[in-house]
Amino acid sequence: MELPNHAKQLLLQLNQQRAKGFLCDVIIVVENALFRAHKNILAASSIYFKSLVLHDNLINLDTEMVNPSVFRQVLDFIYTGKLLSSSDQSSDQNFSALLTAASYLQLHDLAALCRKKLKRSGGKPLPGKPSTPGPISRLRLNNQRLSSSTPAGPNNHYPSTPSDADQQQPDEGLRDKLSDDEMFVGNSGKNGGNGSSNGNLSSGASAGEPDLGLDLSKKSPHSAGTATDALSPHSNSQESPQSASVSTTNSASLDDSSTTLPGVDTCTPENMDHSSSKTSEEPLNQSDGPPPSKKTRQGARKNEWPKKEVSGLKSEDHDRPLVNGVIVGPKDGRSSTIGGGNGSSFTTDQSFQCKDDEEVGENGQDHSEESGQSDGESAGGRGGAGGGHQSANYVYRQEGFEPAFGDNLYVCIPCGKGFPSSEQLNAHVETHTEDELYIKEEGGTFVKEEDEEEAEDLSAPVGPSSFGSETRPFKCTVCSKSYKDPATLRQHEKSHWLTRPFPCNICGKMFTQRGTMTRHMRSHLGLKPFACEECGMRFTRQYRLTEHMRVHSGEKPYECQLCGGKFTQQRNLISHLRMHTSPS
DNA sequence: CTGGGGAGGGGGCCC
DNA sequence: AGGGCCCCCTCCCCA
Repeated sequence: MELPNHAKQLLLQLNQQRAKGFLCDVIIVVENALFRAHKNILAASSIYFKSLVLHDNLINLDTEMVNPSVFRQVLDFIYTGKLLSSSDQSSDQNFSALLTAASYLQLHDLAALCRKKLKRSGGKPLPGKPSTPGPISRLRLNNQRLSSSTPAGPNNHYPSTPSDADQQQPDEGLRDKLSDDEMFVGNSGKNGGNGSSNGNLSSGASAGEPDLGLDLSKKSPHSAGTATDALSPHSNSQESPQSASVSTTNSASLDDSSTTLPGVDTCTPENMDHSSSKTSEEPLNQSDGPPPSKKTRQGARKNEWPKKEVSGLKSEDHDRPLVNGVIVGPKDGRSSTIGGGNGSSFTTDQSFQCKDDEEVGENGQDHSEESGQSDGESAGGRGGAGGGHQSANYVYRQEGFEPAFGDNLYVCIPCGKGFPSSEQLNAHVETHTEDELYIKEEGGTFVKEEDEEEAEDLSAPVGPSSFGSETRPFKCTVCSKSYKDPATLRQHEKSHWLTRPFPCNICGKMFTQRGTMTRHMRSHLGLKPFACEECGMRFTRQYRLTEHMRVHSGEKPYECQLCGGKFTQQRNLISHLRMHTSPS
């Protein structure tokens, strides 16, 4: 006995869930677009995905191999078995890109389909072994690689008669009934799914697995802290009020389960297509993970996750043009609102910042101070398709926002020169050497980052020359801090760089240390691997848990020497001491 | 309403 | 890479 439509219905449901972001437990980052999906589905379609989703909730795909528009088709294919072509003027190019992506992702059925299509239409299938997403296939197979600004276009019209023996149509009449822009993959059953038939399940694609993605679900001393675990409401969160709203939000913001990141080229017709029904002002709700449900008084606390979701990634931020984590201004310096209506979607003139309490005005003006934590992101910028690859040092300043720059809105931060156009700025940028990325301490035109100064002021037990050079022989040439080993010195020196080397793939925030960025990513994904055994509260960091445990133990190790007050957390003692010392 | 304390969260940075 | 500690911000509760 067998339900004839069972598989079909199931897939339909899953695809609908994907569209709504419901139960999606993985985010795939392609260039600057986000796609939500279900790990199980991905894992079932490709061993490559299987290996990726095993440990990661955030998958970063190689942009050399796949771009957002192609991946959208890929994902549609995975969930429907249908290939919705979207280009008629360049179908070969589209299929070529699809083939590259399918090969890279080890979606063998899709790759075969594309190959056939290309063969049939006279196009050249791309060379290389499709199932080897390693360095070999990482060659620039698709030198016509679709940029996000040249997406697959409108409908493609196929004769759609792939009639290979291995492509058994479940419904032989179906092919004739295909709409012009759809292709069906034929094997409905035999192989049971993509990629599983080639017998290369053995090594789990580890060989060719690119170094992508982050394992953000590291270590949980008390619980497995698996991705799913962390992404789903934990056991104590019956009251988790966000659960429903989260999926609602997802539904709104991810109608096609993808979300545009700040740097995406939003000017593409396709993006517009997909954005038309998208409430892009809705922030990407990364928090389909559990809102921090808190017990007792914590339970009454306002849930901060939704507010701080994506760590300050505001809705506007998604639409910010961003190149390498940098906002890049348009040539004409004007804001551009793309996408239909209300200025809601893809307004690219808002400031992009990760600060929690930033104030972004109605018109996108950022009233917060310029020198935020992240150099690049704190600067206002606008519009444009993110042309060029400027480093984080070179930021377009928003009109009327930094009047000191006058008409030269494109400003090179290291030297402070303004330029009237991005081209001129870019040309100028080339003249800077990497060494100059170091902040000149002495009276340079560039102002040191505020938080760096703070950090150094406040956290400077390791102050300059506070240690003997014999124990700390490695001295920073910029600030004279010294370190025990060169690696630490190198690490420290990065804090002087203007270009922070580790950008967050989701919000673009830049970090000086990979670990900080990884930790930051956890907050995007709601990963809280550290669980309290007493109350079940979960934390992103071990240290937080340690602190928290004092709540249960009643331990208050921090004592005020002035009044004898005791505190569970040192920071609260410090705060308390300020109360003693402050005049009021 | 306000100030102080408790506590969650994020980033910087050193080890 | 991860741990740990520092900092800050913020929210909530309560007196």
